[in-house]
Amino acid sequence: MTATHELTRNQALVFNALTKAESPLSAYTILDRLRDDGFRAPLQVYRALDKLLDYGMVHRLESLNAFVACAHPHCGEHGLIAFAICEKCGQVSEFSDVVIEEQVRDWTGQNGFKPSKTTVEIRGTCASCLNS
Amino acid sequence: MTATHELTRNQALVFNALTKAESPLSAYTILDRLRDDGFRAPLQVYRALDKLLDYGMVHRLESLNAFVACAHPHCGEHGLIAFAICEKCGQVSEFSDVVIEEQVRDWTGQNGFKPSKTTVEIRGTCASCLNS
DNA sequence: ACTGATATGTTATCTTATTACATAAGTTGC
DNA sequence: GCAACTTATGTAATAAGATAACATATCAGT
Repeated sequence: MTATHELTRNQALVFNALTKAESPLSAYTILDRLRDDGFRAPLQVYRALDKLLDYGMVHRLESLNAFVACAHPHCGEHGLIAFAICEKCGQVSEFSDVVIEEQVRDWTGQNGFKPSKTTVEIRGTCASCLNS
Repeated sequence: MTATHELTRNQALVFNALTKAESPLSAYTILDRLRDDGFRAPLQVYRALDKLLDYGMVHRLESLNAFVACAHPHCGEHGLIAFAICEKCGQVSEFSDVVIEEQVRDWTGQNGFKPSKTTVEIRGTCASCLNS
């Protein structure tokens, strides 16, 4: 089962930019990096991002207004994903946590709340930045 | 033990606006609501919000770029707080969850990550909006 | 070729947040 | 009191993030 989507030119360019990047990129940073490829307007980036988010190939970091390529090799279905964001170096670690997921399901179940998307972001300082 | 802080005029006005509001407010909405009280520039709001966030009396909803007064009567120290945000009516429920908190502590401990702030936001549809 | 859906290009605009600089008000030590 | 310092304010300008509106193009199916 390959969850890979057929990407359009713009989507591929944006996805590529994110994959090559070491850390999250803002939409406008992506735009700047794709000027040479013919990108001229923010909307070109946002439209591509929308689709990539849809496909689950890219995540949005709400507390950063930035985007990262999904860390999973073949994206598609994964459960709740959490991010640890280093405020020093900008590095982001992505991990999925079934316990948190279940805890969220518990609360929403008990409160009759139908969840669509859950954001878990831990801001702080990563191990290597602490040793320096 | 009263964790209440002595608020300046601007801080009190902003806190009041948030307390009276039924749902989260953006900084610019707060600004508009405080025009009659002499507010003229966004910075007046942002500066007050910064302090109130510091004091823990106000929370920022990252996925909404908006702010709410803390639901706890005497704010100050509370553990991890999660938010359930209804995308239909805008209502926000605040709850604290020790299991998620512990799960976060587990991951950060094992990875040598020093957390400063953790965001948990569940977007979806609330019970009353589902019945209508 | 005709139709409908999806993707693109471009301009303008809106919303959110910060920088820079000037002024006022409160606190501490003398 | 007043000098030195810190904190709060006021105001203007601008940066950064996101969307609306409208025109054009590309592609699949019939």
